[in-house]
Amino acid sequence: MLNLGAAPLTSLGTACCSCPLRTACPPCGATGKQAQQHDPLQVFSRHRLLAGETLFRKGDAFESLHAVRSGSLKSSLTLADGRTQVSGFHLPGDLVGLDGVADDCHQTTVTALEDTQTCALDYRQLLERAQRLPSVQRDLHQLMSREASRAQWHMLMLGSMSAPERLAALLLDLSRRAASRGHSPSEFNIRMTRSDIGSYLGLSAETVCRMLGDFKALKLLEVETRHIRFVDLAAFQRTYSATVGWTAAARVVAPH
Amino acid sequence: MLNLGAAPLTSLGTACCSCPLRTACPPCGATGKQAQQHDPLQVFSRHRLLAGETLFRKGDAFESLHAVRSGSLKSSLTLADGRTQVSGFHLPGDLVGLDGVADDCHQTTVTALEDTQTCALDYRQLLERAQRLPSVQRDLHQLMSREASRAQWHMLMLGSMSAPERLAALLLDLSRRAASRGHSPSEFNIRMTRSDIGSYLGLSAETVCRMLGDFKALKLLEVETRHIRFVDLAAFQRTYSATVGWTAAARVVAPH
DNA sequence: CGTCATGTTGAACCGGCTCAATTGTCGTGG
DNA sequence: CCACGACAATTGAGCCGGTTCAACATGACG
Repeated sequence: MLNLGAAPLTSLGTACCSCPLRTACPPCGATGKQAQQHDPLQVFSRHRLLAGETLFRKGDAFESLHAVRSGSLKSSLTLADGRTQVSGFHLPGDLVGLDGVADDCHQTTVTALEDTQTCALDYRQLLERAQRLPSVQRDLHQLMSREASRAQWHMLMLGSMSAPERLAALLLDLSRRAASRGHSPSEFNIRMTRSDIGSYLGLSAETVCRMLGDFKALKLLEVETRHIRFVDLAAFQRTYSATVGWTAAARVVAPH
Repeated sequence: MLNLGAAPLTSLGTACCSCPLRTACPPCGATGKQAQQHDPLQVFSRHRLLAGETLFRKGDAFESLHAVRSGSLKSSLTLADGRTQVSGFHLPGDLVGLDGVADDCHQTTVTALEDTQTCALDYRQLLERAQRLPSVQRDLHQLMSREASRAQWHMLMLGSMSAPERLAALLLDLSRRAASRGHSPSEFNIRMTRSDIGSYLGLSAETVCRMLGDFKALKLLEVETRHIRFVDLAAFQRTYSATVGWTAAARVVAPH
């Protein structure tokens, strides 16, 4: 049931107690009111980004994780020859920046899709705390492992699904994430362009347009540029159930 | 320079001191002779698999990591409707099973490609040790993060590269890994079928054949079913430098 | 109210797939 | 040791999903 970035880091604790988004913000955690008060995680800096500005770039030193407070971002990968590909979209409550743990520098570039605010959480402090508190360690591991799961699911999309399936998978993912932030799962606005979506899905922007048009023609979706509405979300989910992602599915499968 | 699975978990320490592969086996670590003797990681079980047998399956409870001692394996992902895709190949010295941390059960199925031996390392013990020893914690994090990096690179392959580029990328990856195990980087045997390769690359087996044929015709490669030889590895690397993976590249790129 | 980026739509093309036939390889049992 | 069967690899022919290129519409914003 957990959303990727929104996996609740209930045990971390921060100085965010007064943050208006604390109920959505993983480090604060809606339910994490334990010992944190006495040992708050220092938030080194908050960032306010305009659309198109970057939070960090590939190659930048890795120093902290970033929690999305408001707005949205995309992260993208770059090939040696400059080709790029969007590897994820990040919404309020998501945590960004875990790439970079491996080599102490970021592998991805993260760009704001609109006006966006984030808090930076110092990674060194986080590690230190994880050393003392097993629950923090566990949460950190979960976060990293979940990141890998998400990447694997994305990989599966790119390798095994048709264009409409990929788009459906993304839309259902966004729907689920909207729901987990307390919004309507059947109606939401997207901030990314068709090109971003195409890049994320391994398709051309034109194909994304056409597929959206097809869904519209099939009366599965109402599409108004950046506004999406599912006519019948349950039916849509049923039709594209095979595309459902990396969340609960794995638990359902019986051992051997 | 590090190889994925072969990232040296130098600080873990195990009961593998007598293992003939200890120099290649991450948990033992060629250089890790510190306190381990007094506090060996218990190896719960070793596995001996025949070709086609599975080490674990999607949905199995996650209890331990597995170090490959000899042989080779593939891991594969499964979509809800049964479609599968190979997500990785594992060679001696690699560590398998880190998927599963997120949900306490495995997301992938790992299958032997030939007669294969592995040791299982209890994850709970590993965590406990990481709690005490920061270096172990760091290694664990690196391992997980590296797994995510690898997945992202794979994703980039599937989303942005042409068929020949994908194949070249895989071959160069195998070459590098062969080298890191002390074998020739320009000549090696592969144990996976064309279908496995195709699945891993998001291509049909036929296309893999044809691309291999093309490389052969271009005198870049000598191919004898499961035996691969680079005619001029350096030239090949140069031609396909853009495909080079998730290893050192990121360090080379200058900040912004 | 003009400008520029984004979105949409059409037409032609093409890379990789599918299907099918053939050959090669290897393990097994006679 | 050889013949057989099963599976893997190869090769050819035709097709198709998605791309590319190009023209046009829309819409946000100074």
